[in-house]
Amino acid sequence: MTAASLAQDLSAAIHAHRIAPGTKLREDELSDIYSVSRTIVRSALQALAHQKLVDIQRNRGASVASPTPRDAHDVFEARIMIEPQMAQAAAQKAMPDDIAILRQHIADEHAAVLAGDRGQALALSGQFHVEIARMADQSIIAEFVRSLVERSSLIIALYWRKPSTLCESDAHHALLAALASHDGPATHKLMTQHLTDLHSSLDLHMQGSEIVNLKDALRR
Amino acid sequence: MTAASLAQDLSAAIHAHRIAPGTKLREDELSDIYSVSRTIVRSALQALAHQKLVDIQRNRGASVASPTPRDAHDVFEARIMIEPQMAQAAAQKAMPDDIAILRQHIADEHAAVLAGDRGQALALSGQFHVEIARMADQSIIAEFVRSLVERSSLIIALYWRKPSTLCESDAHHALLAALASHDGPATHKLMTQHLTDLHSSLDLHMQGSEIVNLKDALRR
DNA sequence: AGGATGAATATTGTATACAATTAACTCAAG
DNA sequence: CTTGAGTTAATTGTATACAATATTCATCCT
Repeated sequence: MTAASLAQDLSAAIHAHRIAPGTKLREDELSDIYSVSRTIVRSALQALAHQKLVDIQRNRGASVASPTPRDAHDVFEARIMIEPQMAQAAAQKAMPDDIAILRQHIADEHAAVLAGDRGQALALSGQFHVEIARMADQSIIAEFVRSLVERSSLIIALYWRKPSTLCESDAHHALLAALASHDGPATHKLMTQHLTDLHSSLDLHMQGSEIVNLKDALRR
Repeated sequence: MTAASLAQDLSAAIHAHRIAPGTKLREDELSDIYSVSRTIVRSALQALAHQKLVDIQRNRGASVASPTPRDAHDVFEARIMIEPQMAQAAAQKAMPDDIAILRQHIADEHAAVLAGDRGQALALSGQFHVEIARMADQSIIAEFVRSLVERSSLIIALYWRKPSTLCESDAHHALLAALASHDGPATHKLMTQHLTDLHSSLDLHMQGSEIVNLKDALRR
């Protein structure tokens, strides 16, 4: 188990909401669970801190990031500023293969929802957005979008109003259609609307996340 | 000397072009120079790697990042995609204080050029762009722009065609005027032009950076 | 001479010991 | 009871020792 794979594992657990925002991540606890030295654990935690997935406070340790309402606002504001433009560019460059990939994403997402795998559905839903940025052939911005999507996942874990409903499928279908027909302006508009909807369906007042037992949430 | 301040110090040295892209950064050499343990050095290097200022290859150590022509293209492509939009938003929100800050930036930059402090001039020129993103009240994107500007500094160090001329002052003046008069579309256009000019005045073919002695380039 | 081989050296990767700091607890005073 | 100081335990920060890997250099064979 290397530092990178540990970070990957923790990241997956955070995104799947197996460990709640705010959960303390003590170094020797993690080093016990994964049977590595604290050196490795620290390295992984620092990497996750750079991705804003965990908070590190000097002499006070690490915990799963717990975005404030302000953070949530800022992240979605940024996405609304960037992603419609990327979607518009993607519509112009879209190749048949790209469309096929997106279609597959939607199908997988649908399957995950049916299987009741909320975490997987959310991950795929996010990847849909990253894939669009990649289609626009903007590798650096695509990476930035990926980081925003990751942070959004945490935010949704905290502030999503209706945990049951998964209402975005329609929006993704509409985006796919606009992309396939190379309609840049329509794609731009749809993406703006989609992100605005997402943002406005957050309840930035709710709080309170239960802290779970790490050994249970993480494998072994 | 903490890890953060070491990273800051190295970052400044890189941006001031006191250590050239490609220069090897051996851990015990740095730990000697700064009189800290390798633990601290490693932490600082990892932080800089996240900022893409240094390259780390497993078992092969760290070196100052040496962006490829492809990297240079991607970075400026990203800036051209983002910054005009930010500038347009900034033009709408610009407050008198903001304008004053930008005016000061330009003055300082001019002074640095006259003083022959090329590194300082470049830094201030970059801050001008970051400040605009901040004016648009987009903290997250402002941070992203900051990272792009930092990478641009490295790229300019490698690929800038005419090391003597400092031709951007005019562009910044024009941008300032457009911002002050709240002319969004004009600001957007000027920023696009400015970045396009910058990009096209790079010579992506030149290579070859001399490796310098670290102890000389870094203090003590 | 040119290239392969393998020791010797240099450099990075990881674990662990110890120091510094923070959090938890005890117990007495009000 | 509650509050606070002082002590103990838990946790993170840093240095260092050792292991693993890469690089260098001398040597040998063709």
